[in-house]
Amino acid sequence: MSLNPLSNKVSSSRAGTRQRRKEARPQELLDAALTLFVERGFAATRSEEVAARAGVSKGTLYRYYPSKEDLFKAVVRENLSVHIEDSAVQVANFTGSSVDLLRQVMNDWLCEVGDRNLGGICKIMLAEAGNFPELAQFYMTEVIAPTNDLLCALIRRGIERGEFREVPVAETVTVLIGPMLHMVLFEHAFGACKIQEVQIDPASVMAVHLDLLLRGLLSSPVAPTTDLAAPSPSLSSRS
Amino acid sequence: MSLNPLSNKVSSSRAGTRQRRKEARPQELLDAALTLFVERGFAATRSEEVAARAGVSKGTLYRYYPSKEDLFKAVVRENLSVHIEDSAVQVANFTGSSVDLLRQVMNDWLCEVGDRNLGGICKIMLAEAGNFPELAQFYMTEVIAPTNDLLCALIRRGIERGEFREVPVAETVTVLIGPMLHMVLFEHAFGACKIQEVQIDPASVMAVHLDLLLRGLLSSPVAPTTDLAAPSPSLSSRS
Amino acid sequence: MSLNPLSNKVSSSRAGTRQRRKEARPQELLDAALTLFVERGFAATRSEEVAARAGVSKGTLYRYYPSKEDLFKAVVRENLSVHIEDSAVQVANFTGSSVDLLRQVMNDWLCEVGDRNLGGICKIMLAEAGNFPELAQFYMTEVIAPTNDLLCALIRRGIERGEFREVPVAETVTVLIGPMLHMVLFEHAFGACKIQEVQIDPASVMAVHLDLLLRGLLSSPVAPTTDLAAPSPSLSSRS
Amino acid sequence: MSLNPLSNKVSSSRAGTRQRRKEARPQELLDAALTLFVERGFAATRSEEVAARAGVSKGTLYRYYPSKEDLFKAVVRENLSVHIEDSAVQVANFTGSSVDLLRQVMNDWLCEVGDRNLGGICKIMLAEAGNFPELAQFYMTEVIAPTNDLLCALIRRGIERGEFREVPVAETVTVLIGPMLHMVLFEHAFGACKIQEVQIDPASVMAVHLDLLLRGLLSSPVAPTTDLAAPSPSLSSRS
DNA sequence: TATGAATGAGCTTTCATTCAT
DNA sequence: CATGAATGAAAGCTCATTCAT
Repeated sequence: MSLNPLSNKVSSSRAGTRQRRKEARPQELLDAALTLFVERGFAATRSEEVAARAGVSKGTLYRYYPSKEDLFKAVVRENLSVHIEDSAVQVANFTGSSVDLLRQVMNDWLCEVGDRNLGGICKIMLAEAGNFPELAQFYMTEVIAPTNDLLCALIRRGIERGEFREVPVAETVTVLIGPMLHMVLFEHAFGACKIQEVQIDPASVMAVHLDLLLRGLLSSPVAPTTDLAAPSPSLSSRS
Repeated sequence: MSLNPLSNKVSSSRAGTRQRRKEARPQELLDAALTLFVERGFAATRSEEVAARAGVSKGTLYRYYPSKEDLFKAVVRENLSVHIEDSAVQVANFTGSSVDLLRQVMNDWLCEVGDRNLGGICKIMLAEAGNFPELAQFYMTEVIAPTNDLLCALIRRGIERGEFREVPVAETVTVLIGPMLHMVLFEHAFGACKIQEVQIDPASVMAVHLDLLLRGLLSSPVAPTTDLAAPSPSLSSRS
Repeated sequence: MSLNPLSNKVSSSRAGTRQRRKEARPQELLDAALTLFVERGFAATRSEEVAARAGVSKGTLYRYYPSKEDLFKAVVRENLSVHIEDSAVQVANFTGSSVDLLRQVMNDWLCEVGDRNLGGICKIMLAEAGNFPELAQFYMTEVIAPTNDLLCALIRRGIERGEFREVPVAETVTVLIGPMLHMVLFEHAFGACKIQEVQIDPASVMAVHLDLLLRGLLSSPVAPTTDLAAPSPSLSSRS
Repeated sequence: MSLNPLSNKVSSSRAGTRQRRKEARPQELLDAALTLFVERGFAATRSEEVAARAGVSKGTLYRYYPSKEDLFKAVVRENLSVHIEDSAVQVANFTGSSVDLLRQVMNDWLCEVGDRNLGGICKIMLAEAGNFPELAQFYMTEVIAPTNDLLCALIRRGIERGEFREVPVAETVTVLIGPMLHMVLFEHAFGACKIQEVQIDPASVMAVHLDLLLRGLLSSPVAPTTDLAAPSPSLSSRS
């Protein structure tokens, strides 16, 4: 289930050097690119560095991916699109309870994404979408929309089977994604800043997130507490 | 409540243009910088453009802020630090129910951040923290840690007053922030991509987020009182 | 009458270095560019070399001319467009015989163009028009069409005043230009190849060209030598 | 009479593809090279494209022609040298009037050169001679000098036979070539620019050129129009 | 012999920062 | 103080040529 059994510098076995490399090239380049894009962002990653990390020259990189944008798209397709499709199938075929399904999907996502790299891609896109509209559109179509569809289907399944309350689906999905994103982005952006007071342990956050969420979703035997969500008068009483 | 009473190009009225301008300079530069940083990111914003937008020359900008990083820090201090302190005071002095307080804090955050700009700063930092460690550290100290403290205090208050269950505080705060961040980042990054299936209405997401969260937080002897969180009647009027 | 009283490296006199340079910059850059474009062609001229020859850095060149194409256009405007307009005025105001006018215009052209440089621009355009369509269009509009108009007007004047035979105007102009172009291009392209058998002396070619041309143009009391221009039957009788 | 019975991609018919191709290789490469050189120029033509157009790989091209310059030389030899020799023989053996001979030679040249391609080579050489001195020298020796000799011989023949006036031979040849070159270069360089006012019809220009030229050349029963070619006084009277 | 993967120098253009005026 | 001319290190991308297979 892990995404990255990718060793970092070649690996293979068979025949003569040249041949061996040739076959592995695209994957090696993609790995190098993933690592650097995640680390530095799209704009700040230099093509030459990607090439160097894959152990080839600039020219070779451009033989395989004719522009930095193409390279990025390939990275996204290779690393994200694939898994989204997998998950979609999983959801479609699942036969157990929706709670279990939700748990599983979220866990998988965290594993995959946490596996060193993929979270960084989310970061990149959020960061650079504005400056690279074509990339933004691509990512929207290739990643965001399918993911959203997937989760909406899941929530809807729960509602239809009477396992969840009748919550507004789209909004719930947004809420559901939020904390996952938060963890991942935070780790990628500030993982290096050692301030323990703010350190986060993904696993326990996940647990709390699921706990809170499920309490909210489950056909509530939940307690009343009268006016709970009413716009408190004091709200606007700020200066 | 709005954050930006900042007119965009000058503003005042009184005496000698030169003099007036000189006093207003720093603020005008900060405003220009905020706008551009948010729009393009830190690295992609050119100093010259900031200067031009503020109606001065490059040289002048460098006189006030001796480097782009310094400028950025000033923007953060001026626009974020201030509001965090305000909120901290608010929390400390609040006398009502913790639910109300939470609601208010979150609403305020959304307003401020949504007020056109501040969400963009979160975006920038996530994006560029890796490439500008000093900025990351600064932001961590100046914004993230205080915000975290603030919310932890709030949750703790709820627990201590017996209003919330005994949830793990730090993790809950992470969960609480997630969807807010999600909305804000998403809007900034993909607001331009017109794919309606994925469009989000911040207000309704907020409502659902609060509803789910509060159901999860409230000291549930989990007594099954139906209508629990009905903010608007219509919300729960599904089943 | 000379076009290039341009000394090659600055020259002026007045005030402080920085100031002095600033005013002269555009002209210095244009001179450097003209020289190099003529010598190497458009594509083969490196921006950096232009800058170096003008005694500035790459960046400075781009401050004045935001792209190599812009630089080229400026060179054309500064060096060719100007003279074409002058000549047009000259033709319009001339009061003498059309023969004299023709002689004068051609002589002037040869002087200007021969003055070391301008012929090279013709060469460049012929060479690179195919690869730089925008430049081609620009040159066509800015140089070729006006020149053509100018000469057509001249020939037409001669015909209307009964000085020239009723020759087809456009075609005659093409013929008229041909040898001038030939000399100029040849000098620029093969001037360096020392093969004397093919060496050309512009002045004497000019004389012969004019002699032949005028004999052809003058209202010929010419003996009709029967079939002169008729496609001789023998033409197709090639083996 | 056409120069290019060269089909564009293969052509023949007989036996084993591999074998057949191998024999045809050099010619196919030369054809591809001619087309591309003419279209883009020497420097701007990429070896790979030549190879691709000939249906082989880059490596193969380099096997036949060890450098781009060698390839170019081969193109010139194959396409120009040959025809010049033909014409030389023709001139030497001709028995008719020099006028007819001149007409025929010029017509042939226009046909050959106009036949899609060869004019482009003139263009290339004029354009790139400066940057590729060795090529320039080669072209001078291989094409220009022989052509010049050929035409000088022709003019001299006319004079010796009393058909032409005693014009200066070399200069006359230069004049004679000029308009031909003009047409050809112009077509190649600006054929794409659609500005009709400047459009040229080679055939009619040719006719006018010949008409004017022959009137100039023929032992003039020409009206003595006094001082015709004398430097008109007004000439130097420009400011 | 044919292939095409690999190289790397080289090109245009950008931009934070400096500093003479 | 303010200006904006000048700098020069990068960055993305291209292409002639080589050479292992």
